[in-house]
Amino acid sequence: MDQVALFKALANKTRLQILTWLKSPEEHFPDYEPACGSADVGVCVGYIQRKSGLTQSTISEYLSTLHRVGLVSATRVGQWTYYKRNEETIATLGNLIDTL
Amino acid sequence: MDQVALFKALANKTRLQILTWLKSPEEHFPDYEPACGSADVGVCVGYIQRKSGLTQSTISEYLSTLHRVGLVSATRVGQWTYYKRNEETIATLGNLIDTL
DNA sequence: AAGATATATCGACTTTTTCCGATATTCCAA
DNA sequence: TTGGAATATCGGAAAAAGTCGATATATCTT
Repeated sequence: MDQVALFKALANKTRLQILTWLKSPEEHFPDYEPACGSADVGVCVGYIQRKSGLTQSTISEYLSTLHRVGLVSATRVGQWTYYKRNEETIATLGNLIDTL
Repeated sequence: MDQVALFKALANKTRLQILTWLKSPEEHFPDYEPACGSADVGVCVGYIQRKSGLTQSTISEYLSTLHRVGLVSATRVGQWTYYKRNEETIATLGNLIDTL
């Protein structure tokens, strides 16, 4: 777990927003609904992109940044990639701060 | 408290190191001793600079970055500026992560 | 197989960050 | 009050990050 990379990933307004949006998708994405029956696989790129106001390529890049450092997980289902928070890493990050 | 600025300040190897060095100065700075009698005002710039291996100007700048976001406090005593951790902000940061 | 849709990647450009050397400022001591 | 030591600030070169449009890839539908 690369601390600097983690903090870098968090050092951006939009990426921080994405993380909080993903905390309660029902609230932040109007037409959101858990895909694949009841399994909550996350939110697809398009929803996030439209809410952010940035371009598709930028958001795709940002999500891959968050994924690279483990802050979100990615699940490909058909033509969609669903991203959701990785609570484990986020919790670890909390501990990391304590040991700072 | 600007979250992005905080994470930016932490998104650098040297600045992170400084923060951990300041956690136990006795351990990290050979000739360290609390100044002003018993009051522990922190570590002066020169010590940190020499330990870091970077230039004086860079470290001065880094310390001011950490100070600007409240991660350290600065105390000028004569020609020295002593920096020490601001545990309050660091604790707040921990909570911030929880609400991420 | 072809077109449409969702996402990823590439190349380019701009802005920010990193880190330096040089210079300025502040304070102490002789 | 002048010189030296500690720190701060300024200006700049190089590297990294932000952001875009264009294009590639993967998948679904027909």
